Amino acid sequence: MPELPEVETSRRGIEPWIAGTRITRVVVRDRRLRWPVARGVERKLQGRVVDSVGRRAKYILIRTDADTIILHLGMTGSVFIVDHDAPSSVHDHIDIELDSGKTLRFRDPRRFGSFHLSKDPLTHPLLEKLGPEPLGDEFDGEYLWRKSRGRKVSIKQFIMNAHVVVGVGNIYASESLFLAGINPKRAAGRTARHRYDALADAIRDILARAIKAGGTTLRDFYGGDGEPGYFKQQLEVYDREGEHCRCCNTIIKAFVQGQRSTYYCMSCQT
DNA sequence: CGCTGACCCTGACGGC
DNA sequence: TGCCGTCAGGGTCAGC
Repeated sequence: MPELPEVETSRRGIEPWIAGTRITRVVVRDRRLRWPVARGVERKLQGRVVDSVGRRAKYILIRTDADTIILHLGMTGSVFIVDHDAPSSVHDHIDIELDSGKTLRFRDPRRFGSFHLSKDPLTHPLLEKLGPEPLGDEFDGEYLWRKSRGRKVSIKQFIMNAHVVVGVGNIYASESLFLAGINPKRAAGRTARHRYDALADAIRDILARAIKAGGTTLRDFYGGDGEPGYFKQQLEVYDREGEHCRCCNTIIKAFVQGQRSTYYCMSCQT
């Protein structure tokens, strides 16, 4: 479900509701996430004050005056604000009750998401080896080109690898390759420097525009404010198999790469 | 180290 | 209407 723009939209949606509030109680209804939720997180978080809500890659970082919550939404996770007495449904696994009378709720039907506590989140094993942020200063065509030398994987799988660059999921990988005019099957190590310049620009552009639109809602994504994302209307290839390319009218094709669907225009992308 | 494929889990949807 | 197969925006891990 959520790629970087959806995670960022979620972060922005919840931050105003929880920053500066005190956690009065934490309820974990189901500990069976991607990794089991550790025993004792309820006790560690009770009474803590939330400082801020940040993000690294697709992880939401809820910083308190003690531990930081490292939250991942997986494929189907979402976070939203409800009143204390709001009834929960089957997939509402974690509630963080606040002294404001509101509750931060984590819902995740497929339970691919995760929930950890850490004093120093950036050195947590899940985060420490991640590649640069695509919207940050270290990320550019030069970086991608250098990193790709000698790599035989397809360029699409290459940019979806979080050790290369974070936050580029299946939708925006297809979209940015379209925008840069690169065939997704091309080997990463056999792609020229100037193409990586175009690709880095495309990734930044796509992600920034998607954040501006509040993310992409394909079926069930809603930001912290309950609004869907509107970027779907701007998708050029993703989920458009059999439709016409808006640029050249060629039929959009789909195929599978690394067990994920890739969409592209064989005439615009070479 | 790099790459591939299995796997984790539930729900929605299309075909029959 | 109901059953069944397929697919889904995430990522880790074992094995080669």
